[in-house]
Amino acid sequence: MDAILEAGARILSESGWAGFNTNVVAKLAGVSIGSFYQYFPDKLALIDAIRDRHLQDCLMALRGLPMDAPRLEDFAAALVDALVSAHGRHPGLHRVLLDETPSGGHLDPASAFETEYIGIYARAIGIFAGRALDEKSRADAMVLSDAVDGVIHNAARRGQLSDGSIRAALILLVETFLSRLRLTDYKGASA
Amino acid sequence: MDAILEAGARILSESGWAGFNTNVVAKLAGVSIGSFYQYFPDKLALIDAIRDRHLQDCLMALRGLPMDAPRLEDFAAALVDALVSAHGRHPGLHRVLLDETPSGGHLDPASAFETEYIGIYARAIGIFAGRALDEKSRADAMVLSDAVDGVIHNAARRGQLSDGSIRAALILLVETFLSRLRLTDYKGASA
Amino acid sequence: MDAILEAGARILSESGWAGFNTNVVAKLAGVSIGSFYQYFPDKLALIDAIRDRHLQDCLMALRGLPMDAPRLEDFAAALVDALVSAHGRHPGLHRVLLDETPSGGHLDPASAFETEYIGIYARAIGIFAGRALDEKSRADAMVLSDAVDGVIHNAARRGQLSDGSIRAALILLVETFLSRLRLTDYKGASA
Amino acid sequence: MDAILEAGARILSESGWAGFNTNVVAKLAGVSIGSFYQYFPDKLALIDAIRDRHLQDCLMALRGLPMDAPRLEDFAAALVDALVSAHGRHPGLHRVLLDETPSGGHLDPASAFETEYIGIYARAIGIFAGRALDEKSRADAMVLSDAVDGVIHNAARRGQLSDGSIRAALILLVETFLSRLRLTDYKGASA
DNA sequence: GATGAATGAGTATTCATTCAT
DNA sequence: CATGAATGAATACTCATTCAT
Repeated sequence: MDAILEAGARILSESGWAGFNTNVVAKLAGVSIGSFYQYFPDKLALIDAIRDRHLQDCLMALRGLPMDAPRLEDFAAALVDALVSAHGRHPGLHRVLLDETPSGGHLDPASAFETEYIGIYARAIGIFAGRALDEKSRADAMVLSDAVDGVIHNAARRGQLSDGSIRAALILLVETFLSRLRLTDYKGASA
Repeated sequence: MDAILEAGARILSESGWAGFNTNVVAKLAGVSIGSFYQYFPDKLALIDAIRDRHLQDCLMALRGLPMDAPRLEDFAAALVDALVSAHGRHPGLHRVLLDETPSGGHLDPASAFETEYIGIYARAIGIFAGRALDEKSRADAMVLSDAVDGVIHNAARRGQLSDGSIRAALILLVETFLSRLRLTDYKGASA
Repeated sequence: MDAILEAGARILSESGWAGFNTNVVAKLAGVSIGSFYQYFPDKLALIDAIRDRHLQDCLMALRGLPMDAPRLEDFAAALVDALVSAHGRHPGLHRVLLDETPSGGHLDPASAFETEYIGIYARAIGIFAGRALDEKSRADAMVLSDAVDGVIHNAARRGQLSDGSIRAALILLVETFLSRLRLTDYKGASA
Repeated sequence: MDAILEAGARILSESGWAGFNTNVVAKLAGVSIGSFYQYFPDKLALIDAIRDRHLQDCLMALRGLPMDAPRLEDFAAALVDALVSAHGRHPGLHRVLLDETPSGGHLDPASAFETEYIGIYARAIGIFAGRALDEKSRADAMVLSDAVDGVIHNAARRGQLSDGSIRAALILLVETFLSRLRLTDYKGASA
């Protein structure tokens, strides 16, 4: 039932893991607790389903990004806006899903997703910074991705998802980082 | 009891909110459940205490940063290293505390902390980017802070806190952003 | 669940507040502890429910009293017998409820009840002693009510609820007091 | 320690059995919990001591009553006033002690006391009603005693211990009952 | 003696899950 | 299929009592 997914996402987003309980989710979804278990074998299965759906939303947003033609600054703005809008429905969801909730089945729940997620950033680095898809640029992609995520999640937490100054600064951060990578042949520091 | 704080931090870091339960914390701390409640009125009070302690640690790390003399790149490296080491003891703690756990008392649990936290970044922007401490640079500080946090939290989650490539990329990100701010007189977009 | 109410009343009556505990009540009622909390938000809510039910029983007994026709001595006997039978099921209950148990919600748990309770005695005084319903007769009603209650509670405590001598003496007490009021125009002493 | 007795009596009177807990009593008494257990083997021993002391106070009040000379109405007034003053210090105590609290040792905790207590009433009946000390008058004594107690306990509960109308009505009740006994050769009803 | 930190059995309460209807 | 009352293991928290200092 889609209502259950939606209710679960909302509770998770608003009350976090601590407030997430099957009876409450079922009630908010307007179905009986029995129906809940008709569709989901257990609580964690719902978490997994919510995660999958949300991560698909995020990927969808990134996949639609204009990689081919545009100027770097247009790409940066498009990236930020896409992610902001992907977090609009349930601002708190992403961080709870990635950071907190245990997973039902998969060893690494975010793994498949993360691979593609990082991959998109890596491709952007390839295109806008003219770098090969080596280990180094994968680390760069991860850092950029995590930085953008961090800003968006915290903006969501503070209710500043639509704040113009934040958006501008984040776009600047992305743009600057990518353009700098083009120039740099930095030497990875030692661990 | 400090042992309780330490045990609580460890469990929170390793098992998240879902695995955090007073009996387990007491057992890991090596005290009886009765002693737990001698020192903390309830479960949330321990969370608050852990949060306070951890945030103090983070602030301490930032306060010790060399703001006066050094070159921007030295500052960036010092910043990243300080935060990495502040997260060394309980890598998962910060994100659980900020992102997931409910708060007992304070209206905004991270508020006082966050004000100083952002303030330090704002000061760095003032020094290294030559910007006044206006609203705009406060947004910049917030974005930079959240970006750095995001990278570090995710690195902690993946066990990559001591990964050299990540460190190098993050330092580059900080350095680039700060040096770009110096050049830019950007117009904050409207919300 | 009515079984829970009944079990609670029985335990309260037999073991007092000290022996009253949700798990035991649930077990005696033949339901799981979970079901207990399905019907009562907490322990005190059950107390309140038991109190309400018991006080209703008492009121019911008094409401049915023959006020119109009969001779004073018939009324006194009917009053005593009604109250004795209202205390028959759970002899210790009333005193525990009034004297010992804390209340969940209402400011004065017995208040609404007490008002009607005293009111019935006041009406009897009006009828059988020919007195107006002023402050003075309200005090008389209170005293008579408390005296009768005291005798019945203590008889219940000693297992003498059906003792004939006690019954006769109590009836005499009521009858004597009411008939004396008819004759007296006493001056209430100063506080 | 007398302070412990006093503190225990106060808590019992004000909060009932539900609020009576050794740590709180010790704190109110200004001694450590350790000292508490120096003087009392356990919680119930304190209850017993409090009960003994209180019942002694009540007996003392009754023993001082003027049985020999005075008119019935003077005796009734003296009786009421003595009991009122015996309940002045801890108005709620008596009912909690008699009605609710379990006892440590004695089979019937109030027994020895009650025997003398009732005995005094029986003697008064003998004197003022000219009745022999048979079973019948023992029942009368019990009823009168319980009636008076009931009025005083409930007055204490409502904070009306010094209310003049209550006092007058209670005195009237006692006086009327005793004088009626003198006239009556009633036949005890069947059990 | 006096102290009060520590103990842990006991009690209140929650919530994932089942199953008879 | 849908329902929601019932279940009980798990968890939060209390308080009588001990004992090392």
